[in-house]
Amino acid sequence: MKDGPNIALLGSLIGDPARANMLTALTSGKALTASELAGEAGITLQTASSHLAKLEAGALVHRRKQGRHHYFCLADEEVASVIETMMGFAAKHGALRTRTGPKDPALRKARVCYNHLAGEYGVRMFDSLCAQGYVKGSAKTLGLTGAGQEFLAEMGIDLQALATPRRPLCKSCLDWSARRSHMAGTLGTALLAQILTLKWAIRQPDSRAITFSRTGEKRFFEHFPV
Amino acid sequence: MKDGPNIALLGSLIGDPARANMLTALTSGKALTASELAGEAGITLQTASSHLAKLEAGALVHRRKQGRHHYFCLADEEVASVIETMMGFAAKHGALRTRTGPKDPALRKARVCYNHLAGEYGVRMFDSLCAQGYVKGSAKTLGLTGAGQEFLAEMGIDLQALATPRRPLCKSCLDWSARRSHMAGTLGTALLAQILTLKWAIRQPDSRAITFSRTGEKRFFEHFPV
DNA sequence: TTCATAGTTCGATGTTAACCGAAGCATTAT
DNA sequence: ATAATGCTTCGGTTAACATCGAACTATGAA
Repeated sequence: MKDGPNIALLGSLIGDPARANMLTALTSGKALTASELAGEAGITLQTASSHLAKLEAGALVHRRKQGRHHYFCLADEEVASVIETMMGFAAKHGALRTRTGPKDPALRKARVCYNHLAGEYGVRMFDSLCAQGYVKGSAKTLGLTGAGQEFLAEMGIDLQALATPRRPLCKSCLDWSARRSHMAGTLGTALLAQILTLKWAIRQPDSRAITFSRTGEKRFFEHFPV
Repeated sequence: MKDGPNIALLGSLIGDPARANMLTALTSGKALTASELAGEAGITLQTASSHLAKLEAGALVHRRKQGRHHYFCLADEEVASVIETMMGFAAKHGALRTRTGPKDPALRKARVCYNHLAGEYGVRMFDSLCAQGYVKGSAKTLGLTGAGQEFLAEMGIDLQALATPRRPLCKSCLDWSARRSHMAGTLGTALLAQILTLKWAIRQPDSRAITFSRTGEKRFFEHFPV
């Protein structure tokens, strides 16, 4: 018989400050080396190695060896979803202890969540896609409509290339700042990529923040009205 | 160090097996007393009190005093959402991990939960009652069928005596082993009492463990096939 | 009042796990 | 080859915390 819910195990993995810092650093979607993650968490390399082994065993992160470097990233979007959901709760209740640096407003506005767009803009995009009838269905059964396919093609997104059997095309992800859903899945990834390709916005280095240009913001609002 | 977002704190709260068991028990939505939660987690009341104080301080549960009872429930929907998300992930990556402290294997097998049978045997009994069509309905509307009444009478349980207006006759109780229910309510109480009366099993003194005799186990399996 | 039940608090104990120094691999550079 | 870098593993120490017994508070019942 199974023991208590493995949710305890998952919780304890996230429950360590060092590991939590690593995981939040990885929500940027970038692959980071063990040394970089050790720096993020403020611990030595040996300790980080131990933590990363545990995170890997717990299927929270994925390791990719390249030469003498070990690159880590979040295992999948579900992990990102768990982290985001927890950050949502933590941000709401721990308002006292959350350091509100200058970065925060920008992050709330638009940021990378794993590999798709989150924040106010992410929520707006998701809502707009729903309101215009481009995507339909509930959280579980989210699908693209005919009009949606047309819309995306017009935006320059190649839907054929997105047809992976493994990852779902459409998926919603709960946002921590807005407590609303935003678009994840391969479509979410493709949309963010296209936004960056079209130079509507650029990604800030060393941050999860996404900053829109004047004209880029205008285009974005045109494409995704509320 | 920058103590990261309180996601670590949240994780560590959920990360303890006892607390995780309590939280999953509360996902049923029902308000449970400290004693009931202690029984579910397989710990003493003192320990449970300590855990519940921490969960309350962390805004994960809400306490409502009523007379000499303290009723606990999840603080809000967001907490339930966090738990659900984590359970979703944990379920997918099944039992691939070493979990901490089985505490007492005997407790896992069969134990008293408040006043009814829990553990493997409790789950089996509940499943069997459902499979044989003796009880029907969902978690909210759980009722005894005609065949069920007959079955219980044959076991020597006096249904008339159980007709209390105060407590529900049938009630399911979420087990440690997340997601599986066992029989609670007055019927659950009566069933355990009868098992002890028939000497199928005895209750260990100073413990919540229930130990079945060889023949008692046989009878139990006959009455409650899977 | 006296007793019983439900829960909290305190103190002591035992287990766990995070942490880092040092040594051991593995890969790349010189 | 030899050195240097990136990471892992081993060992021992330290700090945190889950656990339970015992004592205490509070509400309800006899």
